[in-house]
Amino acid sequence: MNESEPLTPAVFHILLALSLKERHGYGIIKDVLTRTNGKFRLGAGTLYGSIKRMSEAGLLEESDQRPDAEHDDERRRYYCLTKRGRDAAQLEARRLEQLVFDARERRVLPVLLTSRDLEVTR
Amino acid sequence: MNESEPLTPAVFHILLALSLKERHGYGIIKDVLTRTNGKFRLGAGTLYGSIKRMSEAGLLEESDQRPDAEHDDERRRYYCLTKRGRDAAQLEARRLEQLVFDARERRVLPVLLTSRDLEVTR
DNA sequence: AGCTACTATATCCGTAACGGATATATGGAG
DNA sequence: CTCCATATATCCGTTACGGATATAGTAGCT
Repeated sequence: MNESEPLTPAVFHILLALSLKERHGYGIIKDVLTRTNGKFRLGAGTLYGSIKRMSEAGLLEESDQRPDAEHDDERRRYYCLTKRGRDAAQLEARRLEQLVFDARERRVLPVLLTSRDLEVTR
Repeated sequence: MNESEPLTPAVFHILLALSLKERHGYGIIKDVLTRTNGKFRLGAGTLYGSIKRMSEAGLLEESDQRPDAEHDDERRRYYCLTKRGRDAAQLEARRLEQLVFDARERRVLPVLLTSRDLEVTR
């Protein structure tokens, strides 16, 4: 988990899940599942293994903040992003963005229409 | 290498390398290296292993087309994308695009300005 | 009471992918 | 002559993945 190295899809999904608010492990799995419309299923083994590695790499840390007792579940362990984790997510997102740009340039994806192009057809 | 499953970064890079024209193995490594400004180094073990798997999955095939004898090197083995390979690349590119969209939505990347937003500031 | 399903964390372990090292060989630069 | 680049290919140690399993509490159904 060297910094500046590309992240694995699992790790990036976890970072995305924690980007809005802190979540517990099972909550991360559910968030990824709903955000991807059930397409990306984060396995339990992958999740807890990744959390451990990401924690060691300083991408996330356990949070002591807990929801009010009524909505809480004492079994839960909450995690939140560190500055480092947020930076890693941003860097990875830019990498992916560049990859999509390259795909477009090579006609793997259709080219984007710009407002100037639209002007012509009007 | 199930279809509809996400592709590994290495496989997607290889598909991108072959999207414009057929290339030989070493040429793929060089193309990925130059396109990513030296950031993504495709190892030889990864390349030839991936080519084998991708060939079995029908994503690419060996090409019998060779450049004119003067620019050729008899050791080379050229590969080109199949329809299946092109489709897989497009599908993966859309997946990555969605991921970047999600990252923007979660403020991991700054939001994009639209032409309407620009109109206001003018 | 018994069963199933969901929530929740955690580990185990087989499989797949990765990637540096190595082997082999040719050609050009210093 | 040595080093580096080109070119393919395999070997093999390390890592990541992910389904299975264990444990355990809660909720709903019959």
